[in-house]
Amino acid sequence: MSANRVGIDLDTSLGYLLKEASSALRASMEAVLRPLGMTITHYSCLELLAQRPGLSNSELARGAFVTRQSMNVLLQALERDGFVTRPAEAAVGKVLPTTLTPRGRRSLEAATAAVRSVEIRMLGGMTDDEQADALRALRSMIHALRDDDGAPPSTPPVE
Amino acid sequence: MSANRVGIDLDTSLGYLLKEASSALRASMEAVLRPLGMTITHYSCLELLAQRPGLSNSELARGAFVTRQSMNVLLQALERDGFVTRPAEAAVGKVLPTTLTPRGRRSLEAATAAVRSVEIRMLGGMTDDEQADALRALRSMIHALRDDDGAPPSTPPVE
DNA sequence: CAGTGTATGTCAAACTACTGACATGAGCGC
DNA sequence: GCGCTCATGTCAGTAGTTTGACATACACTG
Repeated sequence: MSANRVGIDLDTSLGYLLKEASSALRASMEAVLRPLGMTITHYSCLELLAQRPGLSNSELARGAFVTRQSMNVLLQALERDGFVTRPAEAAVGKVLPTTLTPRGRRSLEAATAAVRSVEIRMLGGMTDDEQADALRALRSMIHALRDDDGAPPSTPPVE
Repeated sequence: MSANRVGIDLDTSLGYLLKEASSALRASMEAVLRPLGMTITHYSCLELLAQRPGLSNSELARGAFVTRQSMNVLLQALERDGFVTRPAEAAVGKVLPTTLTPRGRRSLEAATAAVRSVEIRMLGGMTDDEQADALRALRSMIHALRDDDGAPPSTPPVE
């Protein structure tokens, strides 16, 4: 029950709790998305496209927190199955803006309902104020971790 | 900036923010752990063992939020490299209690310092009250998502 | 204009963690 | 005791993601 002298106290560590919450959310989302034949990244991609049509592969990757290579293979599958469309050639640069097809939109609708139910359950025991506090706290953590990577001396950017 | 009518508003979605924060934390931890030749699961396993010596493979897996299969291959590597020890045969059931070796403890020390620096930076702009609020909020979300996985018998995916 | 730096799309290989499956052992009710 | 259930450790196979590498295209600076 009580913490040791050494190490980080897991019961009061925001980092550990954050990982635990994220893991629980991930498991719940996978559970409701699986019957629909979707993964979380799959759903995230569609949701991103619904809100910001025309997003590029790299932008989608950043929004879904995966590498652009991962998003690329996903996009190819989604295009092959008719959920999204991309122009064969870039109009201006190399960027290929992606848009949802009607089929993609329909597919997203069911997924959104499922995901919303998870979020509802997650927010179940929290007041609006608590939710606002949590939002603020998460934004603060995200901002604090942005850039300035861990080791100033010799840590070239990943990749 | 403003959300559409359809879908989930990403800018105010606790789920999305949670994923973003978790992703940022993961990246920062990987960055500081990489020079030490450790992965996050690797470190988590050692930290768990330092606080609760004798944990079994399955218990470690739950604590590190991976499957027991994943933890098993990690433990085999850690044992091979002399960071942990497990009895060759179970004393009572099938459970093999794992303990840190002196080498494992030394290795953990450096990692803990690195991880602590990340957590410090993450908590940088937050007051103690805000941290307490965040802790409460995360615990609430975790509790709400526990068990009752996505689809109870009487809740087929909506539509 | 050439040169540099940054960002993109894409291919390929390597890896990580997962799902599926099996045998074993403990706990429980009958 | 016997059968049932659950948890554990472990062995595969598999899906998703990452790292590595390359060619291309824009923006900036000299």
